[in-house]
Amino acid sequence: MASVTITDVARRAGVSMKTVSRVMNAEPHVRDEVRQTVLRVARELHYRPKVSARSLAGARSYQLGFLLHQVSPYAIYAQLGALRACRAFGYHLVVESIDLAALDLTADMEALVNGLSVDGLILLPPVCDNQIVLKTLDAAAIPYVRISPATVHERSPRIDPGDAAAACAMTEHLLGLGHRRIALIQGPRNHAASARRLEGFAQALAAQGLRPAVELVQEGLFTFESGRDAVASLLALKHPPTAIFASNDLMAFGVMAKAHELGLRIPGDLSVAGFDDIATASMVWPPLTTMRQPMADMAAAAAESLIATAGKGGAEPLEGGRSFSCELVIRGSTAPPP
Amino acid sequence: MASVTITDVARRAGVSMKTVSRVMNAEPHVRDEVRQTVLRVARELHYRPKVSARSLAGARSYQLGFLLHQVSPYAIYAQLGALRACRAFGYHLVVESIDLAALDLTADMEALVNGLSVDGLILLPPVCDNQIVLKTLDAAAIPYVRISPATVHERSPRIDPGDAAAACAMTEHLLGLGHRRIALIQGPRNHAASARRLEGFAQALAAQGLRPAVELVQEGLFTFESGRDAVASLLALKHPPTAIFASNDLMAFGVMAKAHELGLRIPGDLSVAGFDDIATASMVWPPLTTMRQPMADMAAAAAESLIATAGKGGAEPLEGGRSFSCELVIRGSTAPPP
DNA sequence: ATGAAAGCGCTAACAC
DNA sequence: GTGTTAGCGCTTTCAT
Repeated sequence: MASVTITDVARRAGVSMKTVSRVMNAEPHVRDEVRQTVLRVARELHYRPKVSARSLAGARSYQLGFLLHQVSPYAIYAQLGALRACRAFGYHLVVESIDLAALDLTADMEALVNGLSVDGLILLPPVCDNQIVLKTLDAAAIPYVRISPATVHERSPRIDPGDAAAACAMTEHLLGLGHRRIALIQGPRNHAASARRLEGFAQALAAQGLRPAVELVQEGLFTFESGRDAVASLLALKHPPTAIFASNDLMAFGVMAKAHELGLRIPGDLSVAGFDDIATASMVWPPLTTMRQPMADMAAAAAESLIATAGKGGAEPLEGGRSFSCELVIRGSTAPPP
Repeated sequence: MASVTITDVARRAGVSMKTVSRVMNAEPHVRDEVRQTVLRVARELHYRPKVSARSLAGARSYQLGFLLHQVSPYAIYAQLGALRACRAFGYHLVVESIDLAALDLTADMEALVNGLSVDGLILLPPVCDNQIVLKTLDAAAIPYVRISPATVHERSPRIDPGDAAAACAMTEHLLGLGHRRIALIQGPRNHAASARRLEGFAQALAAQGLRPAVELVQEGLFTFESGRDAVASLLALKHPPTAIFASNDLMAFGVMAKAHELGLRIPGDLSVAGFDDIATASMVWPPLTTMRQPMADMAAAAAESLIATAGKGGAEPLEGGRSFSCELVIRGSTAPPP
């Protein structure tokens, strides 16, 4: 069973190769009747244009790249969304990985870029804020979209989850429950979201005439262990917090584990909130109150944006970006203070 | 910055296109002196062969496909391993998805196969046991490796995690703790691992002169919810089990959540064990005792096997397969019975 | 509105 | 050992 090519479809439909090509690419100048015939024949033959031939002959490759730094729940959902969008537009998703801590990141990036033939790249934090990565991509004129980036960058659109507003909303939830001593475990500095979430946190506090206490704001690394470590020093305080807002779910899990270890009851003795709403957030005990970040949708939007501008030469500046918003998911880990 | 092609290198090195091609593919029949020159020129020009041209002209595409049915922790680790192997051999990983529940799976698969140009496909359960999927792939002569498949299939090698032995080891751990009434929550029927794990479970019991009680063997769906539901009926039994062995971590999480809800203490009142050792297994409370499955390594082996046989025409039967083994990870969720 | 011809950059099958 | 000649399956001109 040799694979079916464009000429097979053309012959069977009684038209030329070019007409089939036009139909497959949704180009104008084809009679509707002919278009329908071609479409029908293509379907009958299970015809799918070959990516390699297309990218060799034309300007676009019908492939999008997804640049992975490390595997996190965060990245998984993003990939899922990107994949969904790709399939919807006949695109393929190529996963690439890069180690930001590599000895010679510049060389690694250049090698990556050289071997790459994609119409665009989807970048997540912290990769999307790495100057070497961006510089290499810019030099190679590879379009990219940055999801939740730290900085403005004229060459690429950004997808924004509305971190500040989300953190503000979560803090308001805690405040509304009656908490006054609320701790925040931030993400690492190289994630832009960290600063923006702190901002939202402070903003909600300010609305109540409060200010974030220095000793109640800890820096974590977005890992389980860092959440566990941060909470230890928080609970050792003279006036420990009655609620802890962790900047991501993994750190919130760390907080809960440590609290359990110390014999504290959640949410009776201590309220815990997370951020992201990863799948396991509803599976731990008690189920975690968190902010659902529309990662899949954001990544899908990123992919769509890339696909839309593919083939247009990439020279012209892309649209400015798009904002999404998070959703507060209240579960069992938050309650009024003791 | 026009991209540099093989002819540019050939001209600059004073040889023919074909010689450059031979050098780039590490083929024999090139004088070492010439080889060095070509290599040097290629490096100077930052030449990297174009994947699309290669796959269009030749037998190999330098791309591997990873067929995803749904996103699960299981799949994530596998993808990570596959990606690692790809990078090591200059390959790219293309993620494809297929919906096994689609109305016309045959048509979907044929369309997928047609548009695909990969040197091989990595298949996970339950996709790797779907007859339509395998038939389509066989018809198209696309090589694939099946990870943890149910059935023997001569056209493809298999990667085996040693399910039976692993389930046996876990059961022995529980038995060693003193448990006698041990329940098993199986995976769904369409996962071959389910049967094999039941086998290992029964085997360990038999060694102690015991037999699995019918009412203590439940069927789950590898989801959190199914674990939670299964445990409810288990605990409603006249003689409830003192330990529950869930066939994957997600179901074990369900068991733990339900137990917490019912006020049972883990592991004091009930021991719980899982299977897979997903990242969150160590983050729940108490940390879950489970079997670490070397998913990433298995997938990497699958990728390597595919890469090794790529270009060899695929017609010849591949090696029989490879076996891995799981590792018992004892954490806080298992203890002697009350 | 449609078609014919000419490549895209590479590898395969043969020369020599 | 090395070069020559054809394509791979499509998109791009440019005709008609």
